[in-house]
Amino acid sequence: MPGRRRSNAETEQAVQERLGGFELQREQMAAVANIHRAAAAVRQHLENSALRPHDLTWTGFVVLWVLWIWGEAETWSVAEEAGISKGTLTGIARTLESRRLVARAPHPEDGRRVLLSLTPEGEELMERLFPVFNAEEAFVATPLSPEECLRLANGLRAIVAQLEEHGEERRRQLLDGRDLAPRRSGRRSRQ
Amino acid sequence: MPGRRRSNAETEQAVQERLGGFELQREQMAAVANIHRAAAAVRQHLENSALRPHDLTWTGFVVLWVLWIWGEAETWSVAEEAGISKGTLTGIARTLESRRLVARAPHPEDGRRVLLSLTPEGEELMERLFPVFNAEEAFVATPLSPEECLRLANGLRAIVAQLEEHGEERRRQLLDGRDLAPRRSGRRSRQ
DNA sequence: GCTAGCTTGTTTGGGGTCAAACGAAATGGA
DNA sequence: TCCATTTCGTTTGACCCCAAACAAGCTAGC
Repeated sequence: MPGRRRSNAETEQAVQERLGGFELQREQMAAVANIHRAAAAVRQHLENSALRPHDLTWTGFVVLWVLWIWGEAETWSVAEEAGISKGTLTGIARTLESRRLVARAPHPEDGRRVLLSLTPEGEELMERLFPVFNAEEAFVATPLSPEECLRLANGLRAIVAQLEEHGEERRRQLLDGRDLAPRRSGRRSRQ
Repeated sequence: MPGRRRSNAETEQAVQERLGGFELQREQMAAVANIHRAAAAVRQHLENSALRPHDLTWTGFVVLWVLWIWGEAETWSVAEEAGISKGTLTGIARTLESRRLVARAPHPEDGRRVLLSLTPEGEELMERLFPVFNAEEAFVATPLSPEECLRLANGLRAIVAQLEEHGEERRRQLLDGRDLAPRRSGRRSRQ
């Protein structure tokens, strides 16, 4: 085994040898595998090009983006739109607040809720940063025509929709009645 | 603003209002955004369906997969194939080794290198787990035909290739000469 | 031989991630 | 008017993740 990167063809060959005896959904496997390769590569590039000079992480940028588009919003809604858990958002919002990009305000009617919004500095940052970010999005998609980009986006949307509509039911059917060990992580009960 | 999930149409509307004044690459933006939505949703589903009963994380499974396909391999190569950094692999391999799924062996000729391989238990686990994992991959891709899956995979491969071929050069051009603050994270020099 | 430079896996520090536990606040029924 | 239940955001614990620093080991050039 030579000390170099393996080619796609070599990987396909090795997979074929190992999986020859299995019945497998090859095309679906390729789709899922490449979604993750692409997501990691794109995120890596955007963090190290557009975001790095502003010392923003991917997630931090996404949260700023959501607030930029929607204006003031409740935290649960921001977490939902940003695709992170509410617990994660607490930390991200704390960081962005400490950098004066995001402001936190109590809900006028409900003492439990918190409203987030961009500060003027946050707005200004997004106005300067967004064009740069979008240019890098265009760069990563260079090999695809606009039509191909839309086709790609629609295929991915279909997968997301499938999981939103049927994912929970599927997991319930698969795991119901199993002796599921509790998740290793997570806060422990005090008892 | 009602207390419910926002629809795609509402998001499009809000983006249009906010970005009306910007020249933007809309199709590429949609492609990139959906890559990440889909990646997160798929990973979430697979972790909570196929992997959860075996108490495996996504990354742990990917490392087992690489070793299953390739057999014994050096750590740098496993990290490369799994799409994680060598530092991350150290921790994952340690965890998998403690669970007796992976074995670590010194390289016969080079004292710096380490060879990883599956233990018999690891092999057995993969033989049982892979069909389940693949079935869930097929489930998430249900709305797409096999041909559409391949088209999707090819589009994503093109993006990965674009970044592999031109990403570094692009980042160099963008950031060269900038007063880049050093990354906030990372080990500090002892001095 | 020696040693300067390179390569390899590990350590470290800062941060991201989830789900469960939790406290505070709102709600609803008796 | 209670008070049990629900619903918020936050805290916690275990883990993931990267890049820079590091130590151990290899290799070239002298």
